[in-house]
Amino acid sequence: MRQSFLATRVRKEVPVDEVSLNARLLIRAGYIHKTMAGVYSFLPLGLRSLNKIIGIIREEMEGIGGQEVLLNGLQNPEVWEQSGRWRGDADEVWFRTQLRVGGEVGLGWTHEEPITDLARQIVHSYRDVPFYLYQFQTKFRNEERAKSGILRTREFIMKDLYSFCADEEEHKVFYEQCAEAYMRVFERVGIGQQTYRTFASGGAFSEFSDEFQTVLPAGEDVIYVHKEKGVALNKEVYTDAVLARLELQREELEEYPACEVGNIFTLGMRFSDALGLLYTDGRGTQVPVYMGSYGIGPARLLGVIVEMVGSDAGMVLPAAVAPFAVHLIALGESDVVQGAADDLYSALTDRGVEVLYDDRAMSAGEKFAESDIVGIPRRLVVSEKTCAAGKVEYVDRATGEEGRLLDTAVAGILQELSA
RNA sequence: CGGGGAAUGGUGUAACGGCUAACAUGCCCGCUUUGGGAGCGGGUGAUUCCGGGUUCGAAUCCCGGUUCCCCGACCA
Repeated sequence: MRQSFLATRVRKEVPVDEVSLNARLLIRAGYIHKTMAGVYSFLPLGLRSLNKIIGIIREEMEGIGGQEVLLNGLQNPEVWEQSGRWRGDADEVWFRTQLRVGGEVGLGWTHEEPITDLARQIVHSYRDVPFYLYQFQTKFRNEERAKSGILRTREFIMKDLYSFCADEEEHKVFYEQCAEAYMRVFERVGIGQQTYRTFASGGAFSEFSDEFQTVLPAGEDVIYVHKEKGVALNKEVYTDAVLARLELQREELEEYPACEVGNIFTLGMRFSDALGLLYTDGRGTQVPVYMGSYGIGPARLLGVIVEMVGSDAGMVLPAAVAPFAVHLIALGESDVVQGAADDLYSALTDRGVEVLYDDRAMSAGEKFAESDIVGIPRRLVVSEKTCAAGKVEYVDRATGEEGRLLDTAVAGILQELSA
């Protein structure tokens, strides 16, 4: 992509009332646009990053047997009435609206009910389970207070997976597989080291659940980490009873602020009972399906990554999450420089490398400053100097090394990029 | 939802109840410059959040509303 053609620009300033680092940086870099409080649009660069994250999650979900579906934002109150979650109480998060022909609909904030209803069309016999459905779908939550930039919004895409098993035993196996897949996702997007499987309350579903918490100053949660064991527990369940159950001692734990990047729940028969999702077992009796639900918010994940790798001077995104593999910068407008940069751009894109090519007529200082903010971890610089030497400069921003002069042959450059 | 703060060109700010709402930045044009947000000149850009009221006169004072931000509570 030629940057002269990119539909967004890097900004020097950002509205003063946007305080969270992730939103400030992503707005400056032209990744996102704030539509209203707690509602952000994704622009070309931001969507590319978001799609990288979504791609990684999708691979891991497919890897454990997940099958992708797409449910709806609009919700029929009927199925929610069956589970008792249509008319809530204090923790109401519904956006409700009216159909023109009469009747109420809601905007979905999670999908246990509709997917359980859907599964009734799939499940009849014990031969039909287990299976696992997942989706990337827009959730709407009428949060009382949106905050922390894209970490807590009123509309967001969520990856939600639902497991349908014959019994608790079968469920537990998948539950652990999914927990492992989640850790692989967090490792691949670059936050594995700081992310802990965290024992937590089960909310509306069960007594306990497992969260995945990333240690982060901007996080809203407080967790107690056992570094040796690589586990943690949420402050909300930090009691003697729970500590005894987990065989942990208070003095072994360290307190940290953290952000929840994933959460997995055992639902058991809470929804299959309520909605009549039954199968016939080998003896001919009708049994409720044993369910679980598993969520990750890709946009929140991007926000957490930015919080970790960003500052007011810019960011260096992990390669797996960056919108482009390399930022090619042409310094100067001479025919020699332009020609060499154009050639390099073509050669790399022809080889399938995703290149953001800064071909604009701007000063070197501006280009570097903007590139620092855009956050692509690898940089190629073409200038009078490099052309005179018959080379191109390569910078791996993540290591902080000085730039190295490489031969302009594409093969060598490809090797550096894939290193 | 409780408490606190704010709203003026795209962005950041200024303006005693009184002159054509000012300055910086951005953006556009020209010249110059070109390895870390450079310089000069010219230009563009505002229904001062909305609706009432007070006044000869309102960005400014009063009433109502809306939106935004922060702290707290809440959070599959």
